Amino acid sequence: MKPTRNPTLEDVAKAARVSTATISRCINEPDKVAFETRERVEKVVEQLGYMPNLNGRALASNRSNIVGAVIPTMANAMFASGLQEFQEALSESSYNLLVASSGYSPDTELKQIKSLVAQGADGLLLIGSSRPAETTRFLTMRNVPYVIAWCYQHDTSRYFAGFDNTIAAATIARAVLDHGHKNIAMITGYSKHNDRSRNRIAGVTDTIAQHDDAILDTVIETDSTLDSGGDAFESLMNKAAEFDKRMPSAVICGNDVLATGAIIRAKQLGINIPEQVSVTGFDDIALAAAVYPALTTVRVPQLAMGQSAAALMLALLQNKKPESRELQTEIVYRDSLARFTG
Amino acid sequence: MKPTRNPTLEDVAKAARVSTATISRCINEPDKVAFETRERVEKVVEQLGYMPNLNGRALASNRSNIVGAVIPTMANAMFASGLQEFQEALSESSYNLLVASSGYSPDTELKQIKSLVAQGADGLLLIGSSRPAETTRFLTMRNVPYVIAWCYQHDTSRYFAGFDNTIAAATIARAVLDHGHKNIAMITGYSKHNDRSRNRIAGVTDTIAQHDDAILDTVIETDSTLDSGGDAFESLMNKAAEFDKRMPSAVICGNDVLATGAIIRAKQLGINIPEQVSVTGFDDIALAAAVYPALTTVRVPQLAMGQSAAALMLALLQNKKPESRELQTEIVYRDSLARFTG
DNA sequence: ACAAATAGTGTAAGCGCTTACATTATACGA
DNA sequence: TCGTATAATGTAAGCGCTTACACTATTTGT
Repeated sequence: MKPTRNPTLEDVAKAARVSTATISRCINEPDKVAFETRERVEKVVEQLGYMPNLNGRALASNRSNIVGAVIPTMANAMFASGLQEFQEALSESSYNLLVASSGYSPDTELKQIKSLVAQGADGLLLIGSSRPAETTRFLTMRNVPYVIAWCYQHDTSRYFAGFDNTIAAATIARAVLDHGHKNIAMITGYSKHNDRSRNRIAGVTDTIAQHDDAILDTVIETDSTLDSGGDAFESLMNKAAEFDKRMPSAVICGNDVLATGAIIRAKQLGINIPEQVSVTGFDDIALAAAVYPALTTVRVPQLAMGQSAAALMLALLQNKKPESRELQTEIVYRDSLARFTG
Repeated sequence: MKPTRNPTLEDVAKAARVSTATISRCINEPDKVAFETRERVEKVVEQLGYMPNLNGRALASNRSNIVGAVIPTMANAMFASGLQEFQEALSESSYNLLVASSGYSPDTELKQIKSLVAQGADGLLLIGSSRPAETTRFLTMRNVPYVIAWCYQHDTSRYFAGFDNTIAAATIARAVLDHGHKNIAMITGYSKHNDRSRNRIAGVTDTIAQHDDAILDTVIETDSTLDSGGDAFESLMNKAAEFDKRMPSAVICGNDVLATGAIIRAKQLGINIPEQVSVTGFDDIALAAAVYPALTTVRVPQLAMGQSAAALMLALLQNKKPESRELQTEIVYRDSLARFTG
């Protein structure tokens, strides 16, 4: 029960009367060891409670069994649930997951990437495809395998596990148009350093532009929090009142958090969703089903994405050249989108 | 731009015409190096893009700069947001966070703990205070510093960053009683391997027991998912109908996910919350404010808990003997709890 | 029956760092 | 002026593992 020095390979070797090389083989390539020897070694390992020191292994073999992930934030259920799947899948192949967050800042992202690489991560999970040249340079210089999640591109030089944000956004925009809305607004996360936001905006903008008598009146960019979503929604309503023009009859939100924030605020403002204003979301996290009226939103296959990313990662780490995985999104119709009855 | 072998201490040493020891000092104890030398070294480091290999460091110094966390699941926003804070705080002190999940299983938890320890974690963040003897034994044998979050005990031999689940649960039970409810039910996560669930049940049970004319009719244990919460709620309603007895007028839920699931299902069943049945939650995650009617729940200081846990952890790792932090909860009154009007 | 392949094991050189200890140069006090 | 404390740096031994290579004892093919 007393804390003792952890047993090392050498301790095991001594106790089993073989060389350290044999012990190492027992653990890493058991078939190369005679059955009898292996049994003896295993008994000693058991008895001593030996566990290999992975730092030593990493140093010697130049593989750490660690995968790093740099995500914007775990506070968004979107990323948290994908990461959960990713971690579980990796764990099955006895990889450990080092998690860092960027808070949507490219500088922080680079810092965290460096930190994870220094820590010896064998591979990295990154969110989104666009990053500063400096970051890309670092990645290629250090030759770090990485997979990109939450977006998809036809680019065989990188590995994606995600979906096409532009198309998905276009689809929901089309759904809104199909419900007869002409005067539409959008609330979204900041697009500056965020290709997902950018593409979602593009998808919506282009789709509405193609429609002759509909307009995308305003696009507000803000933080992805409930409160910011509410504030944006409120300012949208105020602006309409102030300039004495028609309120947008539909607000397309770049994610469910913003949409939920908007709906909560609408309730406080006494605005009826969807009778007066329709609201749509994006992601389909738990919030979408819980808020009232429940969100019509784009379902993003978060779990599948986490799993695909893990599968890609594992393949990459075995030096295979896997194919990127394009996942599909679909619209989940609930109650927050209604037909426009102007 | 070509991937090159990563520069090592030795490369830097050679280029700066000093010994590796000096480089190491420049990085770890800069004041012990003459100003001129330091400048020269820093220039070379910059130029070569040198980053210390943390595996080498870990092996030599027996400190990894890694903290491990084993939580039930990141899919519950409760843990995800706490973990996010924890990670940020650690990152500021240049610690990296290794994340593993147990899925509420003690066996998996032990497996993950072992894995993180093998990986060289300097310390561990664990959720909840009760675990199998085998796990505790492992922890003390290996002498791993760990801090326990999400609960609190007066036990100076361990380090807690959390709150008293029993008291918090008692408080919400009292609030329900104060609203005149006599016939109460409870839906909670499984208590078997989960001291938080157990204590919350105890807090509710004892409080109601002290009240002469109120009864805790049923306690249902289930998974902490929206659907399970809904199912449990529905079975509660059915049972009442089947045995031709009064429906409970209030359902106390062990967490917000269950409570939200219950409310969503109630809506589908045509049961009015809170007019017919009051529902309370526990945790105060985003869902609680989004669901309609909004949840009256126990606010758990998730962010503060993550920060406190990090502060504790950092202190521990510097061999200080920090004090556990007991955090306070409070009831957030929203709309899902109403006065009983039998 | 003999060369050659094969299986099982050992030897020992690192992997990239840290750090106790040794060494040298410089400043200080009396 | 000399002895000693102090500052700056170097030397080299590991930390716990993997793995190329060497070695021996069997097996196999002919």
